[in-house]
Amino acid sequence: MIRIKKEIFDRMEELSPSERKVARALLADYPSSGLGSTGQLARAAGTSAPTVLRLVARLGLGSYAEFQKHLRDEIMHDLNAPVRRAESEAPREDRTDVGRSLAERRDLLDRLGSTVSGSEIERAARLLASEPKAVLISGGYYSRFLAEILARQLDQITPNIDFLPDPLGYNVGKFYGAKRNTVVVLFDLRRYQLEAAQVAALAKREGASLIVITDEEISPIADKADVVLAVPVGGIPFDSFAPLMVLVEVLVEAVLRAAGQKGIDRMKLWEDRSYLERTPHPQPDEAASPSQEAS
Amino acid sequence: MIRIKKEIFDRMEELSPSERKVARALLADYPSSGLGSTGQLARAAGTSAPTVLRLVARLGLGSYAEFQKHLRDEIMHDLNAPVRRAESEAPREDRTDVGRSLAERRDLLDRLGSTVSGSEIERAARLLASEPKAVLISGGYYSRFLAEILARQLDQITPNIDFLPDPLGYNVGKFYGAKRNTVVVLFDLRRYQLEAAQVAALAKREGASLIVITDEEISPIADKADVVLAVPVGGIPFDSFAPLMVLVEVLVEAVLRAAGQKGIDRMKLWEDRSYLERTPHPQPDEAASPSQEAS
DNA sequence: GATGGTTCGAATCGTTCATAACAAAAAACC
DNA sequence: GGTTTTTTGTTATGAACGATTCGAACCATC
Repeated sequence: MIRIKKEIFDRMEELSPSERKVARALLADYPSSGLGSTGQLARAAGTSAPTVLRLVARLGLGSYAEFQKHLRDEIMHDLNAPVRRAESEAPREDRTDVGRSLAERRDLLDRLGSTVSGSEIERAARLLASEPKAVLISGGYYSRFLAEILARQLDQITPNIDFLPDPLGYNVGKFYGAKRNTVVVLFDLRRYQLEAAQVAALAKREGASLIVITDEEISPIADKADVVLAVPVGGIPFDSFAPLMVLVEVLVEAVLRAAGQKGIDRMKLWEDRSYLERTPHPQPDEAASPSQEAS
Repeated sequence: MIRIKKEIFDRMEELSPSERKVARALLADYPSSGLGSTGQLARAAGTSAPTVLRLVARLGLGSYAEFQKHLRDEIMHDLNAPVRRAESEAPREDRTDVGRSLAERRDLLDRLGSTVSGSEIERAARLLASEPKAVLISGGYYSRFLAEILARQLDQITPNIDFLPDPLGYNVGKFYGAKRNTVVVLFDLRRYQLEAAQVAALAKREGASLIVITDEEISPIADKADVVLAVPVGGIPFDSFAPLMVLVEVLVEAVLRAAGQKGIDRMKLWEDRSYLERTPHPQPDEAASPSQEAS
């Protein structure tokens, strides 16, 4: 039995950019978005119907009808899985409030595995580990914290990392400095900020590569992005940052792998320095750019 | 949410003979047979397309498209049900590097449920929701970010929240200000900083309640704490903040519940203000203390 | 065996569909 | 820098679609 989802995951690499957009749209609302017409899926992905068909063809399916047939088989199979039967018909064990909050976030994390494909993370990691002239990282009101954590951790692996607290304000010069060979990482979550769109436009205009980290219903700026990493955020009653946090960490580890020995060397350097600096007076606070120790 | 399957079961009686044939065909190969065209379903049922449409109309749906929409919602709901653990869905065994990083964090989260008890979180939440004169929140080099996220979110629920970037420096006055009825939240993770011990000692000397958030092998300052929330951090090859992030979110939700209507009112106030402030100029950046919108 | 009320499918209409062919645009290559 | 190759949206077309209409078939009751 062909598993469409797995197939898409595995072959994400060999897809063309527009085909990837379709793949992302499909995974973001899987499998529902694949059950409509080619036009609907194309619209959701921001491309055209023929592109959808080209994706289908690349998966080895001869027609859209065949694609949908496989999809439906997959649904039938998953829905009738014996495990599911037992659990879905038995009433969910009632839990405490805390237990429920916790379980909900664990579920989000499970879903993270299927909304963002490993190869996309790898692609982002390769971009970041290629020692670009500059890596600019920025985020929104809350996501800026995640952005900053990413910046600090990346800084330990590879040079030229910059966290921009105010990308359109006093930080704007960074974009004009290094033209090519710049990578911009942008966090843009629900309640998408117009600012993010401006930053994205600016980045692309200057020829930078753009990595966008967004939630499932995918930020409007995702079109412009070279890599889109979509995470589930839940939203009942609040959005959760847990999957985002995990994505950041997974990405960092992937970058470390991609950077190889260079990254390890830099990290060691880091540790030495940190010990030297820590003993005198513990942590005199610091500005935007990352510096010393851990915890 | 309308459950097509249940609806059909319940109303089987009031259907006409041909409609019943359609219903049977649908249930026999559910939900797959409903995802095709009216003609296909009609053929499977041995009737005609109009009969299918009449059945749909009798279920109270205005069109076949609407019928399929409900079907797909149902599929989405069932497929994303929080059961999907032991099941085939995701690339389980393919053990890529990314997959492994991810799985490891999910395991950490599973462990979180057993390292920190719900009642401890509730106790911390009650403390924080009791409207103390001051709530002082601080953290280490990395954990400060989590501390700040906690501060911002708590600030939306209950007043008098303060994030202290430098608790022993220029922020130290906060500890001397309000004597009793102060709650101090301290993040202290592996490579425990001596600073944290000093802050803890100071806090207790001034009679404040102390909540310590630490990792499993428990910070030396935990002795002094009124509530200790211990999270697993993993540490292979790096510590993960994901469980910490989750703990923060779960704690915030618990505080919201404990604060009751007051908390909700304050949150609403917040939203209103945020909309007022957001429209003029989008986020001119800000200092440490929490202010307006989201994302 | 006529009557009124359902039930049902053939025929039909306008729309949307999947798909192939094509051309513009972008990327990659030498 | 120019040329191939790839990518991608537009257009065209015939088939299939959902939905409606309408008359035939059926069933009960008198």
